[in-house]
Amino acid sequence: MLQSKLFTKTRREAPQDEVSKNAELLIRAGFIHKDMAGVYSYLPLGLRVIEKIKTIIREEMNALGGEEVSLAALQNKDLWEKTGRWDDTVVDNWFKTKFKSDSETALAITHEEPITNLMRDHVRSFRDLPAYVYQFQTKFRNEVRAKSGIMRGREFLMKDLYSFSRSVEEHDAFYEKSKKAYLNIFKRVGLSDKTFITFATGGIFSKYSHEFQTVCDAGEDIIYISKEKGIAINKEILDDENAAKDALTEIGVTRESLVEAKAVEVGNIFALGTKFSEPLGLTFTDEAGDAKPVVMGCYGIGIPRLMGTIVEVMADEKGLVWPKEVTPFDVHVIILSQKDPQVCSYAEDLVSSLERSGNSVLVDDRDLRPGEKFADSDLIGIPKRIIISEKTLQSGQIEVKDRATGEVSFMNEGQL
RNA sequence: CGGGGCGUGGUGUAACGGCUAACAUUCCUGUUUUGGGAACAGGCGACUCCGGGUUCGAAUCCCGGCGCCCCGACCA
Repeated sequence: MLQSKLFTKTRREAPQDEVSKNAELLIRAGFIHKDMAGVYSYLPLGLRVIEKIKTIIREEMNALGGEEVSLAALQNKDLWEKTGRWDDTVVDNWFKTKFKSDSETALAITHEEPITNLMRDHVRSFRDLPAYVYQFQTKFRNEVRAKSGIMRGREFLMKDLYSFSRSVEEHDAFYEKSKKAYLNIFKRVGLSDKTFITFATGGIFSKYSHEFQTVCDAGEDIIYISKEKGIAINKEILDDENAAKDALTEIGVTRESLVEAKAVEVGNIFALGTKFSEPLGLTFTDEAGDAKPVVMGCYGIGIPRLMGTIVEVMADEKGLVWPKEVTPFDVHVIILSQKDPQVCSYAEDLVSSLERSGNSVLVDDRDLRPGEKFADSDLIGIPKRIIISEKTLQSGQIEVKDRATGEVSFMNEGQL
């Protein structure tokens, strides 16, 4: 992609109404646009990152046996009344609205009710289970206060998977598998050394839920990490004396050995039991011919929040720094003497050869001074930068600079 | 929802109740320049968030609204 064709511009300064590092940098670099508090639009560069993240998650969900769907955003009130969650005193962050007929609807805050209802059409027998269904869908939450840039929006894309199992045992086995898949995801997006499985409060059907918390100053949660076990406990558990005792025993650590840290909840998995299947009537017939409620679980990842966390953790004073798995482009080729036809044709050849070998390339072909191009390149944060000028052309070497480390190396095309 | 801060060209800032709302940057024209946001010259761009009020006179003071940020509470 030619940078001269990219409609987005970089800017030197962040708007004064953004304080969070992720939003400041993403806006300055032209990845996102803010529409309202907690509402952001994604521009070409930002969308590419979102799509990369989705691809990683999709691969991991498919590997778990997940089947992708896309559920509606508009919600059927009747369904939510059956579970009691339509009531504003139960769930206070709905965006409710009405049809022309004056009957009520709302934008989905989550999708347990509609997915459970949907599965009733398809699950009859024990032979139909287990089933694992997921989607990437926008959630709408009327938060009293949006904050932290893209990390806590009122409208945000979420990957939510729902598991449908025949028994608690079958559910538990999948739940454990999902933990591994989640850890894989966070490893692949470059956050593994800072992300911990964290014990959090559960619900009626389980003692704990599990969060995936990434250590980061921009986080809203406080977690206590056991370095030797590689596991953390959310402060909300430790605040309750009995729960704290249980959790510490279960993990096998002492309170004193834990290290406090601020962290971002980048993922959450939750046993739902029959909380939704019972009121909504999702049952199956088992081997003995008896009707039983399906045992469910849900597994969420907020995509923009994950993207924001990557920015917060990796960025430096010069700008964004993308891990190679989520970068909008693999290589940033910067042409310095863009008026020199020899340099240009050399660049063209190099770019097409890079693309042929599977790299996505952003080419800075703009007629600007070098300093400005370097500054923009630092801001955008593509991991590898190749500089092409008369100088490199003469030397016959390709100059590659690593965005994260700043290391410069020279190589020939074969090595590249 | 409680508390605090703020709203001025696209962006970042300035302006005692008083001249044509200033400066930087972006953008446009031209000359020049090309390995870390160059220089010079010229130019475009604002109903100072909205609505009232006080005043001879309001970006500035007062009232109301809307919006934004931060702290807290909240966050299946």
